[in-house]
Amino acid sequence: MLSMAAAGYDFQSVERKWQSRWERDALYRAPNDSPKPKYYAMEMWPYTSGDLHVGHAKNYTIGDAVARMLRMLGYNVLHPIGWDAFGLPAENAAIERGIDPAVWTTENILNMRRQIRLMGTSYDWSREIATCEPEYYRWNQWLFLRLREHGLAYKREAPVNWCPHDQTVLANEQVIDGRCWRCEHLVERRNLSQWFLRITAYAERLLNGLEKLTGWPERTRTMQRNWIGRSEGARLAFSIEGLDENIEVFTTRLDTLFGATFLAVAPEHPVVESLKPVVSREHAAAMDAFAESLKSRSELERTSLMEKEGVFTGAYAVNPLSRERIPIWLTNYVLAEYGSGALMGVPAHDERDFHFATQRGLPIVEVIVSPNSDAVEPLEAPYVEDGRLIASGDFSGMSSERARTAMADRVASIGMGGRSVAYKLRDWLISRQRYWGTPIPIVYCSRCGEVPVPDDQLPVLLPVRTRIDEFLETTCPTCGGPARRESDTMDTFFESSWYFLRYLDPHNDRAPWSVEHAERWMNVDQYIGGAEHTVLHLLYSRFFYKFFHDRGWVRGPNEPFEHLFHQGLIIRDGARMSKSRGNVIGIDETAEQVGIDAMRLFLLYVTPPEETSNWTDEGISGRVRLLNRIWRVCEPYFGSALEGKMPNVERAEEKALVRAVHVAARSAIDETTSRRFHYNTTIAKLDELVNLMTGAVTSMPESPAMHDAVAVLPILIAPFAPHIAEELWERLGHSASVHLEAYLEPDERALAIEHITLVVQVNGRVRARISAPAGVSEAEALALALGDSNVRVHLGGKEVRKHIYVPDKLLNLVAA
RNA sequence: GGGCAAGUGGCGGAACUGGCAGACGCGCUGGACUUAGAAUCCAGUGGGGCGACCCAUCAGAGUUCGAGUCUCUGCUUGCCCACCA
Repeated sequence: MLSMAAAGYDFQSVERKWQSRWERDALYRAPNDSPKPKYYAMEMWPYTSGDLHVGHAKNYTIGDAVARMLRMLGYNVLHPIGWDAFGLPAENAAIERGIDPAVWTTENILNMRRQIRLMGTSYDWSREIATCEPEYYRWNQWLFLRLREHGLAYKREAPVNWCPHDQTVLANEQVIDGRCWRCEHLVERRNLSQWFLRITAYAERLLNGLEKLTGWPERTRTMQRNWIGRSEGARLAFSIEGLDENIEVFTTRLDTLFGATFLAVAPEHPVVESLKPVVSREHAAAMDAFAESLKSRSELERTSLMEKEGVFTGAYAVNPLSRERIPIWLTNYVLAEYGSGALMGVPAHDERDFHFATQRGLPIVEVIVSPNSDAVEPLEAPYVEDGRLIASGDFSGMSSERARTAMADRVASIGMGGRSVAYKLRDWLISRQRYWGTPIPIVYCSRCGEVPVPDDQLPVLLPVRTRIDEFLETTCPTCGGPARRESDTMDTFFESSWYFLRYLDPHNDRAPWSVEHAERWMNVDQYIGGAEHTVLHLLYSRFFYKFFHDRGWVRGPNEPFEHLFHQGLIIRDGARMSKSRGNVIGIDETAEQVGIDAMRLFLLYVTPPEETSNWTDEGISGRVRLLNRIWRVCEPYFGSALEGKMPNVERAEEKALVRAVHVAARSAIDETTSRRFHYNTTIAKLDELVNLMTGAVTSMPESPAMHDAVAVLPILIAPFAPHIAEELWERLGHSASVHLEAYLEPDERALAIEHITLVVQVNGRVRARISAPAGVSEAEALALALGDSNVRVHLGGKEVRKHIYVPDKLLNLVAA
């Protein structure tokens, strides 16, 4: 990396000086009582992994620029930071080093706090929180108990995702392509008794709530919608021959019911146990063998990679409407956890059933035909579209759509089912078989069973690692007898699902937060973070917030994040940064070599913030140059107490300079209020302004236009390069912080242009550029154009049949 | 396989609702200042043509007085979801 020691500007000492002064003065503290309108600006908090890199820096630089802009635009800005400190990476790292995770995490927090300050960020440090502190996780436990009281936290045995490497279970959302989201090992299925949160109870509301989230990226909303995966259809029961029991199936294509030629059941389905005694020994053995063969397969093999397999159970079911007798199969392609864990196989009208039936020689019965044809031809592929029913009893001739309604009514009338909705969303598994996390506040007593730890005994403190056995042995809070503590800890996503509320009231020891503070500050006006949390964190937080809203702990809107912004990744010289590549850019080296202001400007300037940015040393040096130019252009005016007010100037050169000042201000404000945050264009305007000032400092150093530009330049750059802005401000004779100033309000007179360049086209091709006064009338423009010799040449004496006039821009003459 | 997003100079990008394509920066070229370099400043920089002009926003078609922008088809890249009945 280049070392850029500038002649006059010593960024290292300037940056250090202002960081410590801002800290000393608590400059960015957000008072709870302020006459200004509130603005809650938040970035996703960092995981305490040890060191910040420029990926973090991009996130926090964007957020900080936004927070600083809004402060200067007159808002009481709450801009907090904290630490996501529990979890597996910390535990693993500590084990590797042979130290306590608490020690390791504390060291990381110290280091990362230093680095975040080093980035010149404007956080309110009085609100700092960390999840591994008892003051925080106490409320985690408290919230868990409230969820449990309302039936939203429960323990059950279920097939769950087990990561053999991390030695813990994972939530559905944490399994990516059948692999652990952290270590990428293949995930296995295990039957374990685990704690779940009943997020499915909120499925419909989480889905509907997305409609109102117009301040979120459409992509993110779509992904959540797909994750929740709502399907409308019907449930219906097939009776089992020789058993007083039914198998329920879910279908979105009830209209194809008469084409059902088999039932497909998940091998984990409870009906399997009922079937085994009533079928032949061979069939029962085959079922066992099949279930056993699947158990050893990973989730990945079980789903995407594996061929369709199955065994006949030997039993038959009866179609509730056609009364037809169809075989019951166990298959690997039916998911136990979706719908009812069983489906009706309709090979003629479903791709998957078709494949399975073809392999197994099961009959294929066509009951839907294309509305335009009556032909029933031998099927080579299933017809999966809606159509018209045939061979379906009374329902023959109906459209698919009508038949679905009519058949659902019929099924309901005979008490065998009815309309229903299914979701892909599963309950959220929060138990983790790991040490470094919030202890689940439950005690198991042989006499009283599962007993919640009473509120007044919270927090259940995380034991020292060597004392876990003592920790587990306890007494029952109800009967006082011997009891055992829950040994699992919570998924760290639990903690991060409500941290934005704790920032509002971080020292409250009577409640996780007070309703008054929530009412004052919520919602989060702008949330900024990576797109990798599209489903996980952002869905969980919405779920928690709706629960809090139902309890009355938060009021107003029942969505926590009003506007959401995902910043893009950052790569270096075209490649992903990673420790193994050795191309990670650290904060400390950047601060030392080029300075933080240069880094911040670079991150905002290279790309629009939502795009992937490519870090190059050449790119950085361009921003270093800009800072040096800014310094040099202001240097002659140090100590001269210039006044920043709209100057009244006449010369075109002066007007251009004044205009450039206001164009930059306009851009900064527009990018903020529109929430596009394309500060790359704002900084380009600042480049243009500084270019003009570089000329003016020699050509017209005493012009009021130049005086004004120098006077307001620190204000213009303050949100983006806060250190140099502060230093210039001080040297220009101010004693208070530039960050307490109001941003420059763009002046319409300064922005107005007196002379425009009128583009004259003949038949859509540019033939002349004519200088004209702004606001030139259509008639005048036409006269000017027709007077132009080149225009006349291209008209070639032909008649102007019509013309299009775009005021102050363009005149197109159409001639033939 | 399905869904979404995006393709503009050597590079990052600009061009808000269709109206001068390439702002700004990087890189490169030339010059000034220097013993020399660094730094800085000035000028130039999409392609072709001596020129007026012509050609250029992934490819092809369309709508329009006018298309990077709108519509259709295809190609490429990226991201997400992938047996959800």
